[in-house]
Formats: sequence, C-alpha cells, structure tokens
Amino acid sequence: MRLPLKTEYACQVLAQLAKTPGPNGMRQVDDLATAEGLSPNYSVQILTSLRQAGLVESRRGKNGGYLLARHPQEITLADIAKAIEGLPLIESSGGNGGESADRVREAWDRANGALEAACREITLEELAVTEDGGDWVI
Amino acid sequence: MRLPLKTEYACQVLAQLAKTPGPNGMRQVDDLATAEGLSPNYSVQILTSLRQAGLVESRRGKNGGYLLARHPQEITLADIAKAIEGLPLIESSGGNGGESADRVREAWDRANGALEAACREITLEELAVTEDGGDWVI
DNA sequence: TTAAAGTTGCGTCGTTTACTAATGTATTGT
DNA sequence: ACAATACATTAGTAAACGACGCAACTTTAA
Repeated sequence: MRLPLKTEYACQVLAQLAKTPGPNGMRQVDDLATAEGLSPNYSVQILTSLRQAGLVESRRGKNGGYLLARHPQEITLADIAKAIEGLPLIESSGGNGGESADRVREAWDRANGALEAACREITLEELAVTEDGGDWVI
Repeated sequence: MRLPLKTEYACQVLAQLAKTPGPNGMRQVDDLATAEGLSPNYSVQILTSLRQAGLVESRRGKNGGYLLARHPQEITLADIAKAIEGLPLIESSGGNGGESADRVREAWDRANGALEAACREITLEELAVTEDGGDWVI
C-alpha cells in the first residue's frame, strides 16, 4: 500500500517548521512550500488539516504564518498520520461476509497496532535535524 | 491508508485452504470463492498471484484445484502481502526533492520495518482456527 | 483603508482498484 | 481419442480516490 503523498508532505512541512528555532518561529506558506518543493495552494490544505488536529497554530493577516503548537519531541509520525488520514493507520475494508473475514480483519488490526506503536516512537525532532546542529529553543 | 481488498481476499482464501486438512487437501476455485463470498473469476486471479509467489500449488484438469504449498505456520501476513502487493508494505512515493524529503522517507522506512516484523509474526494458522479445533495434519 | 496573509469550498483530471468477460490450455474419466 | 472439467491469461471497464488548481472570503498589520 502506498503512503499518501499528503501525509509525506505534511511530515516535510512540519520538519521545516521544526527547523525554525524558538517558540515564535513563524513561517509563511510560500516559504514552507518553496523549501519543500510543494505548491503553495496544496500546502495550505495540508496546513489546515494540521491546524485542525492541533499540531500547528496560525496567525492571519499581515505578517501571519504558521508555527508548531508544541515541541517537536512531542509530535510523532502517529500524530501526523492521524491528522491527515485519521486512525487506524491501516484500515481494512468493509468485510464481505466471507467465512474468514472477521479473523482476517482481527489479524490486520494487530498489525496496525504494531505500526501505530512504532509511529508513536518516531518524533518530528528526528525529521528536523539540521547540519549545523541548530536546535529548538524551549 | 487502506489495506487493498485484494490482500484481504488473499488472506481469506488462504485461511479457507488452511482449514482443509491434510497435505492432499485440495479445493476448487468455486468452492473457495463461495465459502468466502468472492467471485470465482477474481479468486482465480488472486490464486494465480499466490501460486506465482509459491504460497499455493495448483493442479489443472478434472479433479484439479489448489492446495497450500507449505504448512500454515510457515505462511505469514508478510508473505501474503508481499505476494499480492510486493514489498515494502508501506511504500513512500517518489520523493519530490524537498529539503526534508529524504529524512521523511527514512522515518517511514523504519515504520515499515516495524510493520513487516509484526506481519512476520502473524501466521496463517491463526486465521484458520475452526470451531471444532480440527487441525492440519502434516 | 489597503494590501498581505490565512480560510474555505468547489471542480477536475489522471490513476488506481476491483472487478467482468472472453478465450486459451492442461488433465482426466470413459 | 474425445469431451468434460478445471485452471490460466489477457483485455476491457466503471467507479472511486488522490492530488491538485482556482476563486472568493475573512482577518489583521501598517
């Protein structure tokens, strides 16, 4: 199965935000989009999802922009994927009434659980490592 | 992301085969398809993929059918998914040249590794438990 | 007040998925 | 040998989904 591009883009945009130091590290859409090779229009839609999920905050009007809602260590791949796609990460389709359908679904549910656990251990901080070691300040 | 129906169906068909006792437990397409609520035609395509991956064997002609190529304990969700979709289980899309694209991909590669490991621990035997405890004989 | 910036919703085009159908090929009972 | 049976392969297709682009609206700083 393919990881949705939107989820990948969300990770990139957040990584970019995480590289912006300080609690007032605000960045504008065009800036983020350019740095990650995305269209500004689509980036907006992604950032909107992230805001609705509480991962970023926004300021409107002149000098507006986006900033992380919490420390990069407190944002995981699971959070990001949930914000974009919702949980579960792997969703099994309907169930067709076949004899083994329920058992198959249970098995994949367990696989999904393992994936989610792994994603909860991978934080935004790892995605935002910059070559000069510049780091987030409280 | 959605687990492809085809993968789910493959699990169901294999579970059905695993319920057929004995090393000569052969089943015909129509039989398998009916038990799992699938169309015979589509089931054939799935079974063909499974055969090409070496998970089942087939006999043509009168009294033909399908049977497992090895013991249910030796067939895992990872094997099945690989047969239908190929590895990796989670494939990240291209990479757009963005600043953080590589790091994001690495992170999801690790998540994929965890998922694959979990899928290697879930065997066909668990999918084929029958109420009367009837079991596979060598 | 005006220009800059985020917000929202709609539309659309291309790809993928989940099939159906038709035709081919191998095996076996008689 | 032959016909019935069952697997094999390929082509085609309709619906759903993903990945955007566009346009109109709202908020805010200067």
